[in-house]
Amino acid sequence: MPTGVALRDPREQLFDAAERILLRDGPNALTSRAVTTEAGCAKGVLHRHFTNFDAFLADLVLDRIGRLDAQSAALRDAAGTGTVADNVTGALSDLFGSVAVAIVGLVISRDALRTRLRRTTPTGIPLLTEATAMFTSYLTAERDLGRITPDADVDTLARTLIGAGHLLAAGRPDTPPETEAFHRVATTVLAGVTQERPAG
Amino acid sequence: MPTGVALRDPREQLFDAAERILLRDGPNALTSRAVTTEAGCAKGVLHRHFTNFDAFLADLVLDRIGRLDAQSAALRDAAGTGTVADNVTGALSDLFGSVAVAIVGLVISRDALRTRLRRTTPTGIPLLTEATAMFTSYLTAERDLGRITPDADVDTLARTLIGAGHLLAAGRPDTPPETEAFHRVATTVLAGVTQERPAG
DNA sequence: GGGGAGAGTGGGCATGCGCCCACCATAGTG
DNA sequence: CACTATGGTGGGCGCATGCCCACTCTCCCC
Repeated sequence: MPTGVALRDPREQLFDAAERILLRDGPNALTSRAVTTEAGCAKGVLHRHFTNFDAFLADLVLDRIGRLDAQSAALRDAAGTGTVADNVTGALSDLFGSVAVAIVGLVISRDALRTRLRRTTPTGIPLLTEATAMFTSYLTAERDLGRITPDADVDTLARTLIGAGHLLAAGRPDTPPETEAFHRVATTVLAGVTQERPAG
Repeated sequence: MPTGVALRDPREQLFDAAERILLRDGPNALTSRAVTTEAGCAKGVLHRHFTNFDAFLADLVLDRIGRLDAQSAALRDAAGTGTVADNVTGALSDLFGSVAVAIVGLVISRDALRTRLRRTTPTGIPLLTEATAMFTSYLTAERDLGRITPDADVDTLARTLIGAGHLLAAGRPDTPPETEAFHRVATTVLAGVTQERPAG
């Protein structure tokens, strides 16, 4: 084994390894040894670049949450185009078809990690909080455009969509849900508030 | 320490100890040693009454799921009385104000346990599956009574309610959600389908 | 009341975890 | 071409977990 040769961007390399493990084997398999083995380096590397394993996990979660920003902006821009149900369906599919469920599971299952993250995002489960905000923002925009009723409880709608989507994805870890399942949820939840007329 | 004196109903005693730990310290704290210590007996007891720790957990989950039956019957009987939203709110509060969230968390976090349970309840996460069936059954009854629209997607509604309720309860493990939060979810989800006229 | 079956006790094993640290290869500097 | 700083390597420690098992105590039946 060669030693001393510096890895390129070891942090990102470890993050990628962790994400692969998360998707392949789930949160329980994500140990420090598994990460370094998957990354193809010695177990000491992780501890040179992060103060401890929970700090590594927290940074991983925060890094992946950062990727939500692009999706959030895209959804916000979609307000007023297509149908509300289709936009919501797409966002749910993107969100829960990815590593999101594993990330949430990871945060829920590790007390120390949750405690650590609470300093950064004090309320609720990180990623779910951000995802809820993403939908709230979008639905508010649609309400302003008059495409959903003015008295719609936008916050509860967002929470409900996230909850249903997460359950759909977490319930069957082996068979990821199809778009159709998300679409049924979207249309069902939005049935009471949609009034598909353009901005008036 | 006295030895040899038989415990009365050791299985139930261990189940109760486990439930106490689950409620007080969460799924991660539920180790075999923690259970026997909480029950006030030696660690060997658990292994005399169960083939291994996962078998114990599986029996615990199945035992607690059994308690849903009474609630399920009560909800079913409530069809046609009060408002649909109030009935749903009550059922959600009962379900997720109890040990249910911890049980679901436990099942999600232990691969071996989930695998073992899959023989008994092959689809989805036990307890969530049963809870969904409970709501489906109730909503179908209400639909037959004409209190929700005939074309309502009862199955998706049930799934959505469970998902939103679970997220509400799991999102803030420290502060259990108030009834009002469940009520907002119920009214929001049901807004599109309720037609509060008695059977006609 | 002696004896055996059943049941609780707790020492201790193997395993896997996070982590520390002594060691050493490489790259950049003069 | 030596010298040092940077950073990868892997042995191994301490701890917790699930589990096994030799030991011991109690109860009950004859």
